Amino acid sequence: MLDPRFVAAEPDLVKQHLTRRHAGDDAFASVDRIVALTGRRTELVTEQGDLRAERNRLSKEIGGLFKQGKRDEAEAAKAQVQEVNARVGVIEQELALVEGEQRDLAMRLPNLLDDAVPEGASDEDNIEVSRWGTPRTFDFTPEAHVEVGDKLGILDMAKAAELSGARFSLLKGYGARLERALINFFLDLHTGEHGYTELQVPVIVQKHVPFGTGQLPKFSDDMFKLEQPLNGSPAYLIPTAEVPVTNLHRESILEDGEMNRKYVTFTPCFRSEAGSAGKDVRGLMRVHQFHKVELVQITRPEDSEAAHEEMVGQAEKCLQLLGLPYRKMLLCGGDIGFGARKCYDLEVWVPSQDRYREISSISNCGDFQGRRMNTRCRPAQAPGEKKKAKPVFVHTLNGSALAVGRTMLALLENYQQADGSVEIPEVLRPYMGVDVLRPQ
RNA sequence: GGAGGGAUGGCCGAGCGGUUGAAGGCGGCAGAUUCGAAAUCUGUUGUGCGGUGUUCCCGUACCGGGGGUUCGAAUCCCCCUCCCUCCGCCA
Repeated sequence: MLDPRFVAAEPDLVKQHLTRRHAGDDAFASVDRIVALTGRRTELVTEQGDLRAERNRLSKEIGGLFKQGKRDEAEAAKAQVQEVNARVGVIEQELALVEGEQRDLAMRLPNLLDDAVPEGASDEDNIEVSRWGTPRTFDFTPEAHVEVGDKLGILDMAKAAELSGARFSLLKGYGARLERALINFFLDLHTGEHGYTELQVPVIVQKHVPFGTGQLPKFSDDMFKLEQPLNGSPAYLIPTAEVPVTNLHRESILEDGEMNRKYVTFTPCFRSEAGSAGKDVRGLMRVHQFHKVELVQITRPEDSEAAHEEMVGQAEKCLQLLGLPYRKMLLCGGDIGFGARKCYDLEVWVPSQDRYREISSISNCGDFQGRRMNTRCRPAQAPGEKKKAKPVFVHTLNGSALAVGRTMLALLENYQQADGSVEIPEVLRPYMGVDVLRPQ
């Protein structure tokens, strides 16, 4: 969330960013409304403080008067306090309304954009930063992963549909094992070489958690909501591990010595895919339930830029070790996510579609989520400074490294042979126990 | 599911209607001492909001969350959440 006071102070700047995002009219209207509400709030809070000071002064007096036995004077003062309280009550009511509306509006405004984010309305305007690897030239027509997997007997989309309908997958034998191999390979890489702490987290969370990361209140349709309340709260299946992991330090202040935090976790992810009807309906590309190994970093504000580049490199490392050709895209203002100030997508080569497709998205959210979650860190005390430095909101970053289902898709397609077999990349062989998968 | 006991500042822990934002201890920071360190002594040490104040000050709010009683609530009452112990149930 943006600081409402910042919105009130710099409405034109905020609107410039909304324009770059190609935001809707309602967002622009919200900015104007926040300016008005913030002004009113300041008036109310100031008056409330003065009145409370008056009440405290009188109450203290009353205590003294009673001790001195001056009952009449005490009663008079009581009446005076009651008048003050009546006025405080009115102010508090209005304040609650003003702050509630101000917060609701602010929660629906997207993050400001980094200067580096290019102009553009859709994914067609994203900028290609670099490419790695060369798409293989096939001396036969490469098949889509669904056919490849079917012939190997490791992927059964029909059975999945029988159980759960469209957009689900079912893996068998070496398919299930390949999924597990990828998960372990990614986790071992990030914990062993990239310095991340591995977590296992709940995948059902209470309402305040997706509020913290920004899925709520605006994108509730994208998540699966449980019918049964969870410990008294509405509950959701997580759409990404970003949601529980980024919220790990909500409502707390991290000392400088505890920074920066680097977490890696493997979770299932659940997405309703509302609004993507007809898109990528076949196979593993877009499903309601998939697995993902996710990197999350919680950093000092000054470190997030470097952390972002580091994370992209770590996700790229996964693709490089698997020998999958990819390109790195810098997302434009119209395509970037709600909470991100800057975002890279990695797109892997998909032979059957003859193009690159998203396999990882790595975002720097700046302090957008930190403010929503109230996660702060305290800068190191400068030598010679008497007082501790004021806490500041942390920066948060998240990125897939990688989405497991899409990685399997890419492997099956890029490593397929004319006879229908699929070669297993070197780095996965210890996890797989075989070098090649052959048709049954 | 049943019966109890808890939740206080970075941590431990007092307070149970009025100079209590909160004793005491630990930890942290600064100073003294030391060649340096340890030990010791002294001081200091929360966060948010607001202020025609800006290396500091003033006001206000915050003792799990919400509501209530009262002139005044960490303290009394109600509801909720979480944690602990015992019993039951399940694995």
